Amino acid sequence: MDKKNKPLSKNQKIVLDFIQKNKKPVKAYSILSNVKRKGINAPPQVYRALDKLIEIGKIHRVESQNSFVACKVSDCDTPHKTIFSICNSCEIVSEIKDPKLFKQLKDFSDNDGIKFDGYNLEFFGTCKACKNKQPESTQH
Amino acid sequence: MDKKNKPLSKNQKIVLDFIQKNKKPVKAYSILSNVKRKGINAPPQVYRALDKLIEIGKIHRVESQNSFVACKVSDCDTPHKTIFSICNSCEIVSEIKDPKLFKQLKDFSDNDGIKFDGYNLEFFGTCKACKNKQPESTQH
DNA sequence: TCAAATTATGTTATATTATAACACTACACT
DNA sequence: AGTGTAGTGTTATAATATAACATAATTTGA
Repeated sequence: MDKKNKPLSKNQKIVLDFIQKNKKPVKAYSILSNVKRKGINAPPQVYRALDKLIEIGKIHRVESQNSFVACKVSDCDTPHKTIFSICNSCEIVSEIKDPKLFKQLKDFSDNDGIKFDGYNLEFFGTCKACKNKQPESTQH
Repeated sequence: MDKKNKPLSKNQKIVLDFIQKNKKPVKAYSILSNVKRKGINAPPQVYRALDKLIEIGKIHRVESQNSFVACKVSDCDTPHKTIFSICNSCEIVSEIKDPKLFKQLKDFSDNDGIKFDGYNLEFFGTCKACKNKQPESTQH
């Protein structure tokens, strides 16, 4: 797949840069307002860049948040094969790299024997940092 | 958990009925337009019912589609523990019941030893029916 | 049993997320 | 040089979701 090695366009670079700078996933309109001074003026410009960056696997969409996060997995050569953990409290998202789980999802087939092209798995819980912050009695 | 046995309210019933009648997941505004004649007039009424139905596990949200589907798994007593397969072509969604995968996801913990409260897994592919319809050369 | 708390309803307005449509530009390729 | 593909810029609008407020129904427990 050599789409990955194609140089990014101007807008794609701007959007990717901004996403990579952020620890947490970012929203499309937050990207927009933050890159306005770089000459990106309107939603379609952002969404086009996002679509392409997702396609080439540089970023992922966090479905449950409508947000976007840079890919942290170096050999993640395909989009749509993603495993995230999401903290309900601080909303930090981490990409999980677990070879065993990865393999299992890749090889999974349903009752009809159908194998799948991709998957998205999102785990929800409370991250370590947030667990330490709040004594268990305070959890809502 | 006895929330499940609580009788549903009027609007909750109307919304659940409509979702259960549909084989495919339905969108919030499609629900709205279809239940207007039953006295539901505005989006908040639909979204409130949806929220509650999700909370008690009667329906699930299909994150990648912004759509809602009735729960098909009888012992699915908790929300947010869902596995779906989604056909890229016809968009039919099936809830997957695979005890092995289920257990694995339930027991999964990350590098920090954190266990999760819930998860959502969506597989993407082409369902059997759609595979039969289109000879492989025609696939886009 | 009745007052308080909780849950649900109805409504208007608005916020948030995403795409359609059209005109134009940059670049790759043979 | 001409044609195709990808990218850009712009306006408008579609689609999804929630805020905020007023009121009614229901549970519940002192």
